[in-house]
Amino acid sequence: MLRSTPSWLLSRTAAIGQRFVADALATVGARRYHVSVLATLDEFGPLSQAELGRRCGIDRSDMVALINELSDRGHVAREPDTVDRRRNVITITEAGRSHLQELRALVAGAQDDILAGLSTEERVTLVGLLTRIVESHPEFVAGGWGQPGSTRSRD
Amino acid sequence: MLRSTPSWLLSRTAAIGQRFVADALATVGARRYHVSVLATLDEFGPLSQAELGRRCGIDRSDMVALINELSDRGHVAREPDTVDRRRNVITITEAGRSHLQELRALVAGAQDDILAGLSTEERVTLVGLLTRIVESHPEFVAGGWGQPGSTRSRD
DNA sequence: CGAATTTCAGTGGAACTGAAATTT
DNA sequence: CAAATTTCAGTTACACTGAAATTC
Repeated sequence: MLRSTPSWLLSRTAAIGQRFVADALATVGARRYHVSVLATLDEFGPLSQAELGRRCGIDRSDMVALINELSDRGHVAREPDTVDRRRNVITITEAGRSHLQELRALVAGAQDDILAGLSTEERVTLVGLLTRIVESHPEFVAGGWGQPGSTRSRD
Repeated sequence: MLRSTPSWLLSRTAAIGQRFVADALATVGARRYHVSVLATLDEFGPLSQAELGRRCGIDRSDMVALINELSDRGHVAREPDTVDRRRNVITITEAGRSHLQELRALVAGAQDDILAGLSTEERVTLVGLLTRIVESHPEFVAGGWGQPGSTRSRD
């Protein structure tokens, strides 16, 4: 049966996962890209928009709108780079950092809902197997966390 | 790390899976919906477009275009239902049936590529765990095989 | 009448492309 | 000059909506 193929199961479970995560984040008006960008800034420090886009797998164009949102909310600061004046330097603010903590908790809670049917041991096994699949296909490892699936064909 | 969350891993592996399947099907000019529709007709016999849509999780509108394609290629026949003249009866043709065999083989081959890094035993374990996740969230079980993820929010 | 089916035209969100303006 | 960055306007693929025409 086609419905028991790994690819179908992965699509279904991924959809379930995205729904739980998106719903959890929506309770505070956030989306996955917000987590992606804030977590990357938190981990690597201030970055240009282009570099942020590369690390998160977010298009340069979409990054403009995303940083608009995040800076309107005071979660990041956008300032011209004094060294290379083509660039903006994006920095996470203190408010952004504490918001990120909240988002991380929401994401973690969603993981628990997704895997509600599995034991702790089984969850570890699952994560291990999925990690191996991802690692066995390095050609698909493009970007960061938000990584929307990049369904589009590469010509 | 966010990149090791189950939801992220599921998204990545699902994207990998969809890419392999889509690429394999593309070699013969087919898409996942084609497999879905042909397999459903093969399994359940002739159906109306609306019923096909329900079973495959494909929108009534998209089904029109899809049946146009499949009947242009001679893989299905679209005939008015003599009993209920609102309906079309969609029937898989002999050419459609043999085409479906080819598509099934392509899909199966793609599964093998996706799981290349796992042993036979591990593949069984993975399918079992994913199945349990899907079954533990019956609220997400909407449709058939092509099931594009239904990412849209339900209002 | 209401409800179901097929069909088409159009909407909406999201990823992506092209190009202009600026700077290196 | 070529190349990189930011920005905006527009495109594309795709799921979905609305409504008309027909039939039950």
